[in-house]
Amino acid sequence: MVKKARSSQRREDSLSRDRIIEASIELLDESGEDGLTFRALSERLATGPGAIYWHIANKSDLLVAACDAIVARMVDEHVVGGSPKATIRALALGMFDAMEAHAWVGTALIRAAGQLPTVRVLECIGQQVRALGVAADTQWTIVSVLLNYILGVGGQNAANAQFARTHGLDRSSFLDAVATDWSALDASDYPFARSVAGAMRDHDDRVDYLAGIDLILAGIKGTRTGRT
Amino acid sequence: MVKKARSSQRREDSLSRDRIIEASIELLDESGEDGLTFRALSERLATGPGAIYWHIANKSDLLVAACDAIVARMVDEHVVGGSPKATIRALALGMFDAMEAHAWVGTALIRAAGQLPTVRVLECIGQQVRALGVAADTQWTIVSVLLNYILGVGGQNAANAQFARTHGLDRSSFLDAVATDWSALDASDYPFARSVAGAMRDHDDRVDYLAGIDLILAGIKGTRTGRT
DNA sequence: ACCTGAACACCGTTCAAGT
DNA sequence: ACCTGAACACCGTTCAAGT
Repeated sequence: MVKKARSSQRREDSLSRDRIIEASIELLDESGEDGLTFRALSERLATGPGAIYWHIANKSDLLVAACDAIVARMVDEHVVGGSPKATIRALALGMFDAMEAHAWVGTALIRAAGQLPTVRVLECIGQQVRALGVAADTQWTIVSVLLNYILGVGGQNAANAQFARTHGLDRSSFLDAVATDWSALDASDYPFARSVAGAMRDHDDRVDYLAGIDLILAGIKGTRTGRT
Repeated sequence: MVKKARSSQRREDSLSRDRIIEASIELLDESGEDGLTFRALSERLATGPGAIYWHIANKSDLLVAACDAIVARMVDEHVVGGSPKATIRALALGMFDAMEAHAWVGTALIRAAGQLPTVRVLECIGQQVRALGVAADTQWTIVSVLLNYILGVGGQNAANAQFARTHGLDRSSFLDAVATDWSALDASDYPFARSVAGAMRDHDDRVDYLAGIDLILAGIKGTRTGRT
């Protein structure tokens, strides 16, 4: 039996929580959530699986931390001032794009409910809703609708990306498969799903998503004017 | 070494897809998503792990099927006629309660994006939105906002339940822990999260959720009147 | 046609032992 | 203080063999 050569060179700098998170993000981007294993990770970091546990509590902790790194970066980039509604739109789009670039973030965020990554988004939305002059007792409802809508879309997109990856489909053939599925549903039980199936094939997720955000924003009755 | 006695009695009826799904739901309800393993399942069904694969493709298929059974039951019970808006509210509440009774459904539903269980909900909402006389080009947006909000809340609740289970917390001590976490955030960076932390302790999830549904419904401008 | 259960190729996590 | 890597207790899935 041939001993497999240890190809990876020794790491130069010492291990750190940040380096582990960075490597995790790379791994997740390249091969999805299943691709993140302590063995693959430790190989990439040229160390043993046990070493990682010195810096990180467990896999769930690692995923939340990776998720948080993405969200923190995104919030920094997209929240730069501007009207409250414009900021909310920018944040929502930033989330969408971040979740598209890192398909695993959608589901990871939902699993991290109430933890730092979701609180960052909640806080940002909350501050803008306040700035709109929304009555105190409805602030929470609006923030919650926005946040849950964003997370719902993100989670579903992530699931779709995961499905496409597993079945080796690109984006357009995936949408095609869904459209075909929906068209094959029983005509009298699923009239609505069948009627939207065709549009599925060449619709723009991002445009639809933004329309949803705008619909919610349009319902806000603030004391100050929220100009876009 | 003592050979462990095979305590479970032989099954009386033969295996079937339905019986497997029923047993899976029991297992999931009792011990969460981690509790569903092919070994635990086959033991409960008094058979071998391999037998299950005759009826079910894989674990992901099994989870979607279990999820679908819950959703299908719920839709049957809650969609009984009434005004479109009342029906949407009833469906939304039905989903909430189903996801509370079966905490694993929230995340499973999101992972099943575009598949039968989510299409059932989509279809139901879609038919009601149509009945409200909403313009054709905004139907999809409204349906999408409602569906994604429902799934977002469900997914987060499921994650919270999972977290509470893992850490051995009951509901009130879990909320307490979240409130404490949020209160400990930096005062200048997280004013909004801190301001809502206190209310966290004794708020009613279900009431907040319904307020969100009503907020979205209130924004609908149909040609026909949607009375509640 | 349907079921059995050993075997395969993995996992996350721990921990004695090293530096 | 930080790292090593073998070992433990699991997984999902397959498949020859049985009925």
